[in-house]
Formats: sequence, C-alpha cells, structure tokens
Amino acid sequence: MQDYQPGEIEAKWQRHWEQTGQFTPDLNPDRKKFYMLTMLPYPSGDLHIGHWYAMAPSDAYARFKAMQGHEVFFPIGFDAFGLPAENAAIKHNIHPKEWTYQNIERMRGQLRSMGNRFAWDHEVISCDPDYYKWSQWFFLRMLEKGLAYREHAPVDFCNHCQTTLAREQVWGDERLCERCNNPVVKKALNQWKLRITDYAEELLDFSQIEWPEKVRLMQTNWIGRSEGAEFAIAVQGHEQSFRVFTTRPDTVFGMSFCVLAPEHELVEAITTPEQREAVDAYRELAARKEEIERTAEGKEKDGVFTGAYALNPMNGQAVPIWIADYVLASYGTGAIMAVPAHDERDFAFARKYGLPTPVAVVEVGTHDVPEGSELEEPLLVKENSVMVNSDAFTGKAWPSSFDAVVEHMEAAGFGARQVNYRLRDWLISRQRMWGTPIPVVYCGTCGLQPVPDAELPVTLPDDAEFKPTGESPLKHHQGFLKAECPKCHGPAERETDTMDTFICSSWYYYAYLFPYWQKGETLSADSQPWDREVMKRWAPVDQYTGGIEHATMHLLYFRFYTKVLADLGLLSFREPALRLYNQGMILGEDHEKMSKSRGNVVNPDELVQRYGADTVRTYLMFLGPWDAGAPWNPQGIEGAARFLKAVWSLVQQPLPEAAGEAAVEKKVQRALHQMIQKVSEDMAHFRFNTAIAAMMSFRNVLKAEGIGRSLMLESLQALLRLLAPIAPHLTEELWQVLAPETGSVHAQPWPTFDPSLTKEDEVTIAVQVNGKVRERLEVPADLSKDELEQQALQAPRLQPHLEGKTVRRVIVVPGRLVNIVVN
RNA sequence: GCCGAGAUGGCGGAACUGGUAGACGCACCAGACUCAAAAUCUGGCGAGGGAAACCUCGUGGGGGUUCGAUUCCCCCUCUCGGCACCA
Repeated sequence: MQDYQPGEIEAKWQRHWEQTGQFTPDLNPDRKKFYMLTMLPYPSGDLHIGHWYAMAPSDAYARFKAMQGHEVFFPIGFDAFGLPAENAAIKHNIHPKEWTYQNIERMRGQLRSMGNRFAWDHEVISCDPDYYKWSQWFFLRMLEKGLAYREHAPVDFCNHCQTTLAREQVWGDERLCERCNNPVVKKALNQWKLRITDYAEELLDFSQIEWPEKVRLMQTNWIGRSEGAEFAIAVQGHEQSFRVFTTRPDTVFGMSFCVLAPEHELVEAITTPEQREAVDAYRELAARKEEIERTAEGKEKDGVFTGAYALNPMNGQAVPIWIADYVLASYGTGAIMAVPAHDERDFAFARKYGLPTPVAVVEVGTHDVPEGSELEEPLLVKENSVMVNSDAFTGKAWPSSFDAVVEHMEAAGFGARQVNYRLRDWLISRQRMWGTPIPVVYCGTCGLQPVPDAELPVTLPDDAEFKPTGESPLKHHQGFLKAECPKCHGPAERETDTMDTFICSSWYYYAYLFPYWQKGETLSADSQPWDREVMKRWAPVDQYTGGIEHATMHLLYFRFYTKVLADLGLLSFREPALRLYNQGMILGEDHEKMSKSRGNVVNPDELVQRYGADTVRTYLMFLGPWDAGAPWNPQGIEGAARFLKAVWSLVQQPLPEAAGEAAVEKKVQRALHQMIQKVSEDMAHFRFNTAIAAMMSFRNVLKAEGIGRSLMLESLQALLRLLAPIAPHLTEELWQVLAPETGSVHAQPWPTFDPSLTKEDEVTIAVQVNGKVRERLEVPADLSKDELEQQALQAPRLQPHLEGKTVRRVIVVPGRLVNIVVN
C-alpha cells in the first residue's frame, strides 16, 4: 500500500482540474446557477492563515453546492489599489504597480495551493486600467445624476497616511486611522462625496436579503434613523431665524434655552457686542480643538451666551441663545432647542450655567408635578409620558402628544415632521497616487469639467516619482497633471485625488462575470458595462462570505452601489447578495489576535508543506463553529491529519472478501445513513465542525469486523463524496481507486439517505427517580408507553430508590426517558 | 453610557422542540507492537468519596418556573464585538 503523500497528489490534481477547466462555469447553464463569492484579498504579498480560514470553508460550500447539482461560479481576484503599495514604493524605490503585480503572482500560487475551485479565467485585478475604466465611467454617470458632488468641508485627515478618510475608516474613541492607527485630524478641504444618504431609507430595508442579524443591526445603527420634527425659531429683534431638529416635540414647552453649534452661520450676526469677545474666543478654541488631535479630554459641557434671545414659537417666550460644542454642526440643523428637564446633556449644561429647568412632561399618573428647580436629575420619560405646563396641550399623552404638537407646527407653518439620519455622504477623495483617478479636470475658464467617456480611462503614470514627502506624486507629475479642457480646449489641470479603494470593491462581483469587458474599446455614455442577459441570469450573488469587520464599510457600500447601478438602469435588482455569512477570526495559540509583534502568526505555507492542504482545510473547518472563530492549536492539526490518513488506508486496503454478518451490517448501514443525513444538514448550514465529527464517528464504525464487500464499498464511496468538499485532493485520488470509471469525485452527485434506514430499532431509555438517572434500559424503539413504564418500575436497580416511597407520578417520554416521581 | 454576542472537562468544542451533559478531536495515562523510539492499534480519561457495587456534586454566580433546565424567566459578574455629545 502506498503512503499518503499529500504534496504529490495535491499538485497533480490542482493542475488537472485547471487544465480540464472543471471550475469554469457555463454561463448559459441548463441547470440552476449558484454564484458563490468570498471577499477578494488585498495583494499584501503573503497569504495569511486568516485567508485560508475565510476561503477554504467557502470553497467547501461551493463544492457542496456543485455536487448538489448547481452550476457554480466561485471567482477570485485582487483588490489591488491601496496605500501599502505606495509605502513599499517609497521604501524600496519600486513602482506600486510592480510591487502589486509581484505580490499577485506570489499569492496566485498560494491560493492555488489551497485547492479551491476558483474560476481563475474570470480573475479580476482592480488596478488594471481595463477594470478601473468602468469605475470612472460609473463615476461620470453619478456625476451627471448629481450623486457625486464636490464640497469644501471639514473632513477627517490622517497626517501619517497623508490622506482624507471616510467616516467609516476612523476608528474608536481616539479617532484613529483604520490603516495606520494614528489619530486623525480635521481639515477643511475640497472633497468628492457620493450621496449615500439619499439611499439611507432603502438601506434600512433588509427584507429582500438573508443577512446575519448582527450585520443588519450594525448597519441599522450606523444609518441611525430618528423620527422627529424640524421647526424654525425666530431670534428676538432680528429678521433671521434658525431651525432645530428634535425627536421630542412634545417637550417644546420645556425649552429654556437654545444652543447653536459654534460653526453655525447665524452666530456671527446675532452675537451682541458685550458677548462678542467671549463668543469669538470660544469659537476659536472650538475650531482649534478640531485641528488638534481630539484626545480623551474631559467631556464636561461648556459654552458661551451669545447675548441674543430666541422666541419659543409655541408661546412666544424668550430664551437665551448659547453656543456650545456639544451641539454638532454636522448633524440635524446644527442647532437645538434645549429642554434640560428632559435631556441629560441639556440638564448638565443648565445646572452648570444656572439656567432654568422647567418640567414639560411627567409620567402618566403623576399627582404632583415637580418644580424644575427641585429636579436632581432629568426626567426621562417617553412612552408613558403626558404633557404638563403646556398650555392647551397639557394632558396630551404619548404618542398623540408628539402628533398634536407637530400638527400644530405644520398648521401654523413654522415646522414639520422630519426624519434624520446619522449616516453621512461617502467621502471618496484620497490624496494618494495608487488608486482610481477621478476623471475630471479643472479649467481656468470653464471650471470643473468631466473627462469625456471616449477618453477613459484616465490612467496612472508608470513613471511617477516616489519621494517620502507624504504627498501624492500625481501632484508633481506634469504629464499627468496637464490636460486639455474638453469644452474650450484651453489648458486645464487634472484632479489629482484618487478614489477610495472601497469604490473598486463595490462592484467587483459584477466584473467577475465579464473580466475586462470591452477591453481597449472606446466608451460613450451609452456604453453597456456588461451583458444584460448573462447578468440577469447570474446575479445577484447567492452566497457571500467574509469578515464582519466590513459590516459598516464594504458591506454597506456595495449595497449602495447596486442600488445606484439599478437606478442608472444597468441592473434589474437592488441587492447585491441574497445571503451573507460572516466567518469568525482565527486567533493565535495564545488566544490573541495574530500579529507579527506578538509572534503568534501561523504560516499556512509551512503547514501545507508539512501536512498537505487537505489536512489544513479539514482542521480549520473542524476547529469549531465557523462564525465563532477559534484559537489555533498546533497540536490539534494532528487529529485532522490522522483522520485523513485513516481514510487513506481504509480505501487503499483490499476490500473484505468474506460475507458480511447481518447484525453488524445492519448497524453499519444505519450509521451510514445517519452520517449522510447529518453531514448534508450540517454542510447546508456551514456547520463544518460537526459534519467532520460525524464522518470521524463513521470511520470509527467502519473498524468493526463483519462488514461485507458491497456494504464496505458503498460506505467508502459515500464517505469520499461527503468528504470531497472538505478534502478535495485526497478524495479525488481515492475515488480513482474505488470508481475510476465515473470520473472526478467532484462531478458525483451528493449522496442521499433513506430516512427509514436511519431509525434505530433499539433505544437506550434513561430511568430517573426524581430526576436522577438510576438505570438505563435497552428496549425496542417501538415499545409502548405502558410497557416502558412497567419495565421501568420493575427494574431491579431502581428498587432501593423506590422502597418505602409512594409513586406520585410517572413521566414517560418514548425513546428518551422515564421519570418516576416519588416521595 | 447604549446596543449586540458569549461564558460547558487540562484545551478546541458537542447536545433535537425543556428530556441520559461532555459527541468528535487534542493533550494526558495504561497496554500491545518494537532492541528502542516514532508511527500505528486497544483501553481509560469532569470533580470528590468508596475495596467495589455505587453515592454526592457539576454547564460563570444567585434566585425562579418545571416531574425534569446547558436550554425558559429575573438579578448579578466577567469576556468579546459595535456605537458613542446624533438632540
């Protein structure tokens, strides 16, 4: 018998599968299609065990679906733009393109060693001009529709990476850059944004997709919808008024002051001469605070009185207008009505500055309405609140209190119902070179002009100079910079900002179906980015897999993009992926996140060298539930290796010659059908760990003496087919031993089970006395309830526990247990 | 602070709809094979008590519902993830 040599057989089958084109889908299949997608990797240079943990189980699922009769498309590509390439360029004096393609070449080999059924001939690399030409084309369409716009506004800027960042890329309390972990600062710049907020409402609707609750929740919170009212407040003695947003219009009679954000446009006009100095000083400080790193400083609220008064539109009462930086310029209207009696922040502010805290709502059923001055903490009631001290509205209870006030505002014409979102428009400008150029030019005469479609793509120069200035080399590359105005043909300057790389990954799953579509062809506004018929047949993605860390970034952007593309008339559906599964994270041996500095990184290449890809795959899937992630155990992999070796020897051994023993065969057959059932159910739900456990158990059953030739053959064939998605090479090699005439194991149908054969004919019944197991009885599975009760009551080992006691009750659960209640 | 997930042997984990807790694997112990080791095979393996039969305890802690709770309810502790002055 030959030894199991994974190195040889794995390389052999990988070559064979690719040469025979087994994994290239038929785009016009006569069977049901299945688009399986795993998040595309960034070509950092080395495949990490985390890539394996994400991709090998995805592959197993794709293979499982294929064996179940689907035409499966499981593509792969590279998210190839990004900052690391530029950093490498500066450090090693190599063009980012060169660095990136070298890495891709290396990672292709590593990815192939995994044995995945990737459709390599559909590979897409996002830094290829034939790819980003379409990113630019989409951008131009969005520009026409007003979905892309340029704005001068304060944005988050990372000094280390020398670029702006989207809100989603700024992390944590300390507001750190997602990439380099340095604190970001605020900077006012001209920046390109996409109107994702136009889609806020639709993005909250998950009814068309089956996504994990966790992601839906995170996206919902991120979008942050709140219902309320917006209304105008006049400034006493001024023409101007300002608008405020509130979720509690029913508390409007409790307004005792107003607060404007320091940047609010009205501050200048309404500040009185006496307050001018204090207000200016505060505004300056607030502005600096945004520039200075916003480290964890005390969160005590402070502010300054403007000297002006606002008139409560409900009753004409004058209240002071303050400025304070706890009111954000970027949310709502940048101004609030402060109702300190019913809001924690307003309360703290009011107490600090001695402002009144009048009560406007109380809990239903309150007899004595408290005096505002007596409050020790704000009165936070909503669902069970009733309005008090509120003129004609007194006595109105939630939720009609809300409606009554809003209806009054609408009738009187100073306010209306309003929905606000925390979601901000997507800032896509990056001051980096290694990204998709934004296809616009700036002309001294004509201003901003889009690059004509026929001139796409605007390509990156191959000869840019990389200096450690931190600035994008595009800014100094005359060949790139100089352009002709498409309108007046005078001299113009190209936009040097590039697009956020999340733009590339927002539509890559469509590009996979048509890699480098219309390569080299001239475009126009009427170009078609894909074959509509094939797109209709294959998209959207049936199953997407990837890490949860993208919940409010990529996973939000790509839903948004699909909706935009649908509105551009390019797609006939509005969600990119019907089902999503988020795998967990593989941790180091020390239960900590893997990192070079901790020295707990596991190198997959070494493991493949030592154990073979099949063993690595099997172990990764056996570790635990896929969505939970698990720590790596260097010894644990031995278990997977032993199991595969055992399967190897089991199949390589000569089949038994002697006839089977009926009793043994019955047991083995039952175990076989139970295994098929269990593995089928588990695979369908990504429960690879228990599927593998079931196969291990079955292999233990196959050790029994007395299994006849045909049952052994049937058992091994079933086992190989069930194991094929997990250990594709080993099973392929062994399949050629058992059934070479049928071709590849991966082309075999998934085994089916006979439910009648999974049933046990004898069961173990636990017999309890007062809930404690005292005996276990082997009885026929179909034994009647009464007989079961009788047998249980008579069981000899139970008698000492029944002696001298009265049987009060007997609970019989057929097939499970008998519980005798005595006292 | 708010929202979400979780806590089971030495370790990773399993357990249907409330019904025998610890499947499967790792580690460990003993035995077989071997001159020996590795590999492989066989058996054992939650804790405590007992010569044994067995008994008691045991799924983060406390309480509750139930004949019966890892599973349901209430309170608490800890861990992880997300958000964070969002009016």
